[in-house]
Amino acid sequence: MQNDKLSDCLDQFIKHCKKFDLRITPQRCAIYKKLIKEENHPTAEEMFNIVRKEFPNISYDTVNRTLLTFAEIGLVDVVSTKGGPRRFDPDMDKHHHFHCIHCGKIVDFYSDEFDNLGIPDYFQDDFTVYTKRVVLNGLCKKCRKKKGLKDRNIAIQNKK
Amino acid sequence: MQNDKLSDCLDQFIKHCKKFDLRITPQRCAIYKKLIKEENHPTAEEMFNIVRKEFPNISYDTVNRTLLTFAEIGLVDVVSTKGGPRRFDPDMDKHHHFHCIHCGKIVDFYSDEFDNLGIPDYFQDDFTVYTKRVVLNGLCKKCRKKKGLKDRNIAIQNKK
DNA sequence: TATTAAATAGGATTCATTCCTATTTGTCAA
DNA sequence: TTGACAAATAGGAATGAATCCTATTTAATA
Repeated sequence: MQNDKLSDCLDQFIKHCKKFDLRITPQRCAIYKKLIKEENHPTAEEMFNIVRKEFPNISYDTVNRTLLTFAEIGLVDVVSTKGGPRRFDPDMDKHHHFHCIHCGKIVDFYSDEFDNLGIPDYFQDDFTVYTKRVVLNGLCKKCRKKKGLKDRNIAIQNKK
Repeated sequence: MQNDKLSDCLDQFIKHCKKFDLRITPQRCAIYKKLIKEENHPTAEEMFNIVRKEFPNISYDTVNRTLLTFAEIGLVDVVSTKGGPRRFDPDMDKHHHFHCIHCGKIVDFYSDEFDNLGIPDYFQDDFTVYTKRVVLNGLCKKCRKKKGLKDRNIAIQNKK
């Protein structure tokens, strides 16, 4: 990201915070700046380790709480996962997710067809739909190559 | 479920276990029988409380481990969620999910249009896709009605 | 610059999940 | 049908993630 693009982004961030009466603290700015550089849906702990490099005194709780606050005001998304720690997605544009069931990696992808899906009519009566996302599960290139994947390792992502 | 349907289901269950060299234990049978009656994507703990009524000595670990094993061999699904305890879905037919962002409820729904979505071509090269699911997020009827949604729904109330 | 409520640090607590190990049990072959 | 053996279990311990608690600090406002 270029410098002017980044400062645009930060201006937007500050506006967004003010709109929701959130104070502009150095911690929040640091977390946000680092987050938008991340491509891999980081966890709170990953963000903690990134941010503490420049902010040695920051606490894990602050990072986690701040990320949840960002999610509340619509600055980031919480990724849907099948267990494991919560992951945050700074990309708020329309996109969809592929989950590798072997290594747990989550890959973003874009599709006009998926974006344009209609919500079934009968749904509108009982539910108000804010977001819509297609989630694919399968194997990524790397994991597909691996030999000796037995069927039962399908759920390996749950193991340590 | 009728009795013959249930015993069909159990026959299938036993076959499925044998196919994966899993022993047919009373615990596994009890857990499976209860699980397929559940409509609400139960957690391991919920299943533990259901099963222990007829099986007072069963341990939480056995229930949890068994549910994960079922997921590994494709007898059940692990539901994708944005945090909270892991939830299991005994419905292996094609279906899609609505998540209420206020109360956390997950509602199944069916849609031919969603089932028939194609996977983008460029995807086939790099990924092997096993399952595809559309996930909607929003408010259920009950939550939509509620006044005074608290702080964490700030983002929802302010959306255009 | 003084006031005040919001936000933070850091430790404690809670909750969910996984691990450990002695014991039990399903399966299979004799 | 029985004996051997690996798989599975119970129950408690340990780990991991998220949240809570409280004294202290600080951003925003007048």
